[in-house]
Amino acid sequence: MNSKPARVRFAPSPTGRLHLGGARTALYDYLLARATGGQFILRIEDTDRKRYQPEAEAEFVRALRWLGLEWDEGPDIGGPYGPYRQSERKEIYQRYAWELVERGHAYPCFCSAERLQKVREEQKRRKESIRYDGHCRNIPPAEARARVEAGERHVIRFKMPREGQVVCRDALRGEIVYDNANLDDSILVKSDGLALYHLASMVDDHLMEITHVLRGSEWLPTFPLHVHIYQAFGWEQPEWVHLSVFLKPSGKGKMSKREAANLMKDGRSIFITDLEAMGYLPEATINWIALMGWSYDDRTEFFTLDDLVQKFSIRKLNPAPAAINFSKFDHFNGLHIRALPLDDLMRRVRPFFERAGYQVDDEKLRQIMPILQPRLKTLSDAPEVAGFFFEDRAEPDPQRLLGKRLTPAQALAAARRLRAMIDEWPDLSQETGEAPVRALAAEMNVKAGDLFALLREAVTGRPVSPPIFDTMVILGRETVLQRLDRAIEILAAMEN
RNA sequence: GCCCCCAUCGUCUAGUGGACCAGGACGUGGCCCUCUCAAGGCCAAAACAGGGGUUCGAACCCCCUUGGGGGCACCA
Repeated sequence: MNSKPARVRFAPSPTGRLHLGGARTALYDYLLARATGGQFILRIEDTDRKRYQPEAEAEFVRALRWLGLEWDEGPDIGGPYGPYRQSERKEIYQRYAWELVERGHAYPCFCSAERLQKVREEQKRRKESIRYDGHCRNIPPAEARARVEAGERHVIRFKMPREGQVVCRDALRGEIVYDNANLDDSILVKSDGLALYHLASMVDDHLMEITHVLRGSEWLPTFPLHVHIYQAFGWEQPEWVHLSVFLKPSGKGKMSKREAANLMKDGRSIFITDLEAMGYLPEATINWIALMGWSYDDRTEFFTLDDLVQKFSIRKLNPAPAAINFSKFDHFNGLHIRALPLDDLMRRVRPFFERAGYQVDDEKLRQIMPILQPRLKTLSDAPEVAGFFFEDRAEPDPQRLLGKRLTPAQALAAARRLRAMIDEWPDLSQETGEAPVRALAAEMNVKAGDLFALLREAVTGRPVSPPIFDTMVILGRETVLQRLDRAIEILAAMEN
């Protein structure tokens, strides 16, 4: 809407699950693509065989779909720039790596892992910066070529200039200048022939005509390498956008595996595919993560995905790290639950009743919705708030039937009177019921609050519930009377 | 050790030299509504890390310090 169509990619590595940070990157990718009428692309960066997890790709797909972030090109649906899995693009990277070698920007390196390890240890001991020592950097090209052709095990390294500076432009930070002398001759292609991120991602972004690269700020240290690679090829760079990392809720330290495990113990999760079962809405998740590192103005906070497409702008991104705030997530979830049409809420909340073991009656469920909606922080709260509607009987607690200050005798008398009254009422609504209950309280010289407590406990078996008249209307007179009879039994037993 | 990034209430943030004795939201406390619990409404406490500059004027620009974060793999 504001600029040329953007081609933006979300490129996860299938080594784990989609978490909040990744989801936010994917969201911003999606928003940028949609806002400009461009394409949102899913690419799988599976160049690391050792850490590869076969289930991970499907897990990412599921998580992204749940969030509602549909892509235009990807491994599952194909597209004009495929394949979209890096493991299927091995030959492409080989070709580009050798092009770099021929242009003098890269070289084969034959150092063993053992030698490298030793070099590093020595550097560490001498408190020098840890870097490749350039052992193979000046092997004559013809000789290097011959050794490669002879089948000698090798990697390909970038030949970083030893002097000068690189100017790297980040959309949020402006120009960042790095001294080449501090940069390393990083490996581009491993000895197994597969490219590393540094090469694969640059080549793919170029070939796929990616216009904006959104990635975590942990890539800032290798940013200059990537710019060098682009320049070595003579390619036009995309717009680089380095997003801040998410910090632990305490604000002390980055989100980590360890911290994620800790959060689980508190019933919280940073993994997208856990959120549904925990009763969170994708709408709320989107709204929440969108606002961690981005803002629209000084007051608007409620956004749907479509709103965000309309309002998103890279310019409003914030480079500072953000601590995850779960109580705000709960707040947004409540807002989005309350924004749901009732039949939609009904559809979504039903599985939570079923999972809690309730036989769900459709008509009753429908009637419950208006009183359930404002009482839900998460969908999983539903059984606790309204499960009693589906219970065959309520089992009142004898003490609680007495409210704050009723004697057993008073409570028994009151219960009998209430039962008789309710039996006579034309309906169980607040309009017909409230005045008589209050009148009874006055007549018996007890607090109306205690009578309501008695009624609530008898009818629902719980000390808290939705408004009692609304509750009774849904339960129906027959059920209410049965439950009152049971309460009367209990109170009569207390008397003796 | 070296390199890089960041810095406004506890947290997420608005703010791009005068409209700011700094606005919103979550959370917290209080009040209202009220049959309990929510929802809703109102109110309150709560921040420009410190020090130097630049300027008539600085939360906003520059420098230093401090603090926080990230990175230094044949991981991404």
